Amino acid sequence: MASISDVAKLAGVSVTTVSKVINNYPDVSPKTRRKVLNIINEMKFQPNVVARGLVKGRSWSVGIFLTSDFSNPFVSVVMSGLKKTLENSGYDLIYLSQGNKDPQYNFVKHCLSRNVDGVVVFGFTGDEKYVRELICSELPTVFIDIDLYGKRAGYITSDNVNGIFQAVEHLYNIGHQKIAYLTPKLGNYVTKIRYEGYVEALNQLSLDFFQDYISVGTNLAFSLQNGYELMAPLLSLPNPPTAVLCASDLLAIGAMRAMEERGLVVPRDMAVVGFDDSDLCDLTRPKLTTVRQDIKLIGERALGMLLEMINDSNYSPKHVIMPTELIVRESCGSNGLSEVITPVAQ
Amino acid sequence: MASISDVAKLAGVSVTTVSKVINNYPDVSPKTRRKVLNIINEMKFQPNVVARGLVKGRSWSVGIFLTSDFSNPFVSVVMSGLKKTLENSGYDLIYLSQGNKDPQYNFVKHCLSRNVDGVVVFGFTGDEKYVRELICSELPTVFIDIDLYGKRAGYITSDNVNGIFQAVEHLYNIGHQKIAYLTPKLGNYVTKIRYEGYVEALNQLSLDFFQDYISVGTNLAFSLQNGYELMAPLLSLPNPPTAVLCASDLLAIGAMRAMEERGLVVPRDMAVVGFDDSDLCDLTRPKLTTVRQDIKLIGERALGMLLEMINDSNYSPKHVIMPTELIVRESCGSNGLSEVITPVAQ
DNA sequence: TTGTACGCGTTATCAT
DNA sequence: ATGATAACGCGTACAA
Repeated sequence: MASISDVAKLAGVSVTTVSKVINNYPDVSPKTRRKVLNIINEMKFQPNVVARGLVKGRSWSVGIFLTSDFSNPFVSVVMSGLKKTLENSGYDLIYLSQGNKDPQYNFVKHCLSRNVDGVVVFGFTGDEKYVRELICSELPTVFIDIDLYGKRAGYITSDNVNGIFQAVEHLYNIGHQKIAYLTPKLGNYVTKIRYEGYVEALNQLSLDFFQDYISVGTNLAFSLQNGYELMAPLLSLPNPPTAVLCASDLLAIGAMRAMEERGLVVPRDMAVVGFDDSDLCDLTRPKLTTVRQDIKLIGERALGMLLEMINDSNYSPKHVIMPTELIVRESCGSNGLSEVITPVAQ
Repeated sequence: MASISDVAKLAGVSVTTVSKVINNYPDVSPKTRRKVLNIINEMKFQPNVVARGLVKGRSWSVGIFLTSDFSNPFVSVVMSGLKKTLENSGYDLIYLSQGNKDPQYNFVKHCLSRNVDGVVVFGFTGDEKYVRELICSELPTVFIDIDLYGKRAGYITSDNVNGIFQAVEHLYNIGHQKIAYLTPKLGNYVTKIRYEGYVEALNQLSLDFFQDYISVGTNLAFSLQNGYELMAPLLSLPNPPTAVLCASDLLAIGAMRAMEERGLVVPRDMAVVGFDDSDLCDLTRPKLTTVRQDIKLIGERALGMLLEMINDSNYSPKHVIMPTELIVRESCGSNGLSEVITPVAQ
């Protein structure tokens, strides 16, 4: 592509003058400006972002540090939110490929080497090592669903505790006392805080806590497979629960499949609540009652916060908690008590 | 971060020598090499990719041109494939934010301005304008699901025609003669080729073609909503079809919902086939029979081909067609004819 | 108002 | 074996 000096030559001015035109400096005569602008259009010149970044020490790009796969529904919706804020921001989004074969590989170095202006961190398997380094590096950072922060690092997450509380309360209100909880391994912020929310909710409602009603996975995946496997032990209990609260929709759907195979009918035999309010909730039969969190909005806000941090070195990073909301569908009995009281075979 | 000249000073050598060490030039004495290497480790120096890119004229990054949203299931699985090939390749992936507010915006210029080494194009709303420009620019390009190519542009897609043929043949084999086809607007390569496959399959099986059995959308979305809406006219037909082949799983699920609302039972009253073999196929009741395409593998191969093109300026771009396969589940009657005949309670 | 000179961090060429 | 110098494309203090 044509470079700035090509333009300068053709316009019969210096490179400096062209640069001034590009960057809207006032000290250029209207006449020269017009001339240069014409040449620029003629040659279809566009300044090279890379070279520009080299001299200014920034790259107009933000990195993403992704600790799970793009195909994960949470991840892909976050991406979609990032994309929305990105439009017309002048920034591009760069996915830094992890060189996981190389023992020397270091994510923070990778960011610095690319002059990335900031980083958004998300995905469910938090990599503590890089995360700490990111905070120390003072590279502007926003964490999604990780409650870490620093001088140049903020975070954003949903109001998990309140969401879980609403779910437990709903189950309680329609008559359930034996409410189980199904979760992946308690290995990151989200799994832990939701679990704590569950325990606290039982407490506030003066419900008994039974260790047997907690089914905890051995890995961090909020997956259907995990839900299916984690449901089995609950169903084999001598005194099984009447309701299951799941830490994600996929877990709930997996759990429902396990019930289905045992011949249990939801919600007649067991009430089920999910978490996320993904598109899937409308697809299951019965439709899944769930705690809604606005993942796309989280993505939008995360990048918004990051761009603010980048553009204002005095910006003090926020800790944002987004509201959650119980969405009642059919999996607890469509309209509450009447349906659930009807007793329960097996 | 420390720069190459910092290292040079501390090591008491010239910048040139440090550069030679970094790039494994042979003309450096073992002694100096060791010394420099030590300093590099000590200072945690890492060469700046941007500066390096400026002089080498490349960026070790590939752009993606995405014509739909990240949350689209096809897109997110392609991304996951790209990610897999990316690991340890030394390349990063950059999403170029479309400046769609700016009438001057031009994607190809954007790529050149970022020194992007190549581009992968995917998503269902092909933007013809940039696509043509990409081909002319001779920037290495791989199209996914768009049958365009050039001197430096190849494409990769599934064997849509054969996939559709298998589906129609299956329906035919289990006794169906009245097979409808449900598709979004015939506005891009995939929708068109699948439709053609359908017509051709009818032909080969000597089945009659009825215009009424084709339900075509007004937009390009392979969405559940579209499936739901496009099914209605088919159900109102005086002589309705006995089977519906849908251009995607989501369309099929939407169609099934429309049937459900009319009180029809799948597969007793209507056989349904989808396309994609997404995770959803196992979630629906009955489980969805579908044409499988390996989207993740398509993503992997697409980037693989692109990297080959980038690294070999003589590489002649390929046109890759990936195999498809019919996955029989329950939505046509689980084991063919017998089941379809045996009526099914509830 | 315009242009010269230097620097951003790196690599390539060519002396030494 | 080592290093001085120019170059990649651009921005900017300063001089003219």
